[in-house]
Amino acid sequence: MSDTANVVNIGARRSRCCECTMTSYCLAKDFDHPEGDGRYDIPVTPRVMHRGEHLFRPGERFESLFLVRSGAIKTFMISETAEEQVIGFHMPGDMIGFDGIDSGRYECGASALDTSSVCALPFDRLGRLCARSRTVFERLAAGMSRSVLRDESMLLVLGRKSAEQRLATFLVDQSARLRRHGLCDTEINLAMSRADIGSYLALAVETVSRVLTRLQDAGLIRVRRNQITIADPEGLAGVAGTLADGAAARRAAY
Amino acid sequence: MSDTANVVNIGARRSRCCECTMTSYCLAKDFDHPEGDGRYDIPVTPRVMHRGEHLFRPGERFESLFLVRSGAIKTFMISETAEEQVIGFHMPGDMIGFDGIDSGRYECGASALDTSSVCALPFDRLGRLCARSRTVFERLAAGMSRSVLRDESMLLVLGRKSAEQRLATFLVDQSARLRRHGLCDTEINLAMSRADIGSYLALAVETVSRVLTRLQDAGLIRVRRNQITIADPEGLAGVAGTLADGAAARRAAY
DNA sequence: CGTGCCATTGATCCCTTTCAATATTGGTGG
DNA sequence: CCACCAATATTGAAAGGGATCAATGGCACG
Repeated sequence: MSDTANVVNIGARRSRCCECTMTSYCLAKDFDHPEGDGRYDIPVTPRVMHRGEHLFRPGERFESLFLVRSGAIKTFMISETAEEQVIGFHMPGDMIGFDGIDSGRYECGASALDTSSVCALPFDRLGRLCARSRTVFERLAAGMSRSVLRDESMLLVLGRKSAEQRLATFLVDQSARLRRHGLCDTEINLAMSRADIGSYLALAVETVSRVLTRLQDAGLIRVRRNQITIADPEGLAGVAGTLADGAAARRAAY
Repeated sequence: MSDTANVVNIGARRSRCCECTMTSYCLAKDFDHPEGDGRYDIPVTPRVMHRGEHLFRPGERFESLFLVRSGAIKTFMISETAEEQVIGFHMPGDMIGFDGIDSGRYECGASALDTSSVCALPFDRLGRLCARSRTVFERLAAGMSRSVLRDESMLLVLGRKSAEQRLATFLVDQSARLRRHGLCDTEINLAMSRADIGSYLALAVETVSRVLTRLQDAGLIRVRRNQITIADPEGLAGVAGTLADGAAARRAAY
């Protein structure tokens, strides 16, 4: 490697990656041979992105998967009529870019909703590392699996839920993500615009606004611009259709 | 292995896998060490499934990915209200089951729309094989990538397209799949019911019917129960919004 | 303190859903 | 072979949920 100076090699510079909160998601190190010389480790340069900056654009040559370390990234596709469709919002721990592997081009674009930090994981190196480290392989597979599940859950949401249910589901989901990261799960700071939310949920911006105020009037949430407070988590989950009896219903169905 | 008699080991019984039309998708063989003793190859029992039979159900313990060899498989999720949402229709060459890797349980269910043949690929063995064979790893990654892309393309369809555009897109897509398999791309034999199509496209069954007849009246297709003939491929692509040129699309519209 | 973007609110319209009835198909058994 | 039945598909009429159009309000920025 030529520019090792600018590169944070995990084996070489522990300090940097020790501070990383993503250790349980990290894919850059040969965990199954930790005593190794680090020759197979992936040199990682956490890249800082600012609001609106593009990580990659649709059609661009695929080279790396990306792990979101902090901030918020949105992925989107461009329709034949040049309209943007938001595909997902990605939080720390999420991996993005899987859609580019097969065709060799990113089918989605990705841009920062907020100041964010991401790790690029060059796919060819990742492949070599996977061959050595079962742990890396499993983490990669798990990240990919979560990505698939997120997309498919959205298909279910768009297929079966009303505007109100979609918004409620969205908020419950955001809340759950915060909780998973050990943060307060009733104070949601939306990094994305109403337009992005609308696109994501297949609703008009106006509908997003209206439904948010409706949920507020129902006493379920409190809306202050991009700051959403969940006043009644159970009630909101009820509207979302996520309440406990759902699991029972699912089991009963088949 | 105890029941090797029932198992088709690729190394041992070439005949069977030589007949397989899926060789370019196959994941059961160590392609990078073809001269090997086959110890790492995955013993594959092509399983024949009949219409309506379930390959796996939502919540079931995840063990294997599946490669569709022939026929047609649908995947679906069950909502909290116990309604079925069709997630995808899967044709020969498609891999399914990725959503189960992370949680250890299939989140989707999968059932046969028609007499089908699938290969089960136990995931732990697949992992070991990937470590040895770059080719297998790449095929797995590609299959997973296609799966992600299919789901995300559907998000775009549901997010931005009208009922008419959705149906047209669906038919164009089916046609493209036939072509890819070297078959006639103007005669589509739908393996799935109108209800399945409706669920997949987030439309009511009645809307599917109505739009199909509307497309027929426009001279774009001919509908005979499950046999759809594409009379005007360009026109249909125009409605789908797949044509590069907006004017062509307008021309194609009634 | 404007200026411009983003969010909210209101009024109207329309595409799709829903409800209801009929038609067609495929399967079964007399 | 045909009658019958259940499942699936089609068609019609009416209603509704969300989209669209239009205008106002509010916040952040220079």
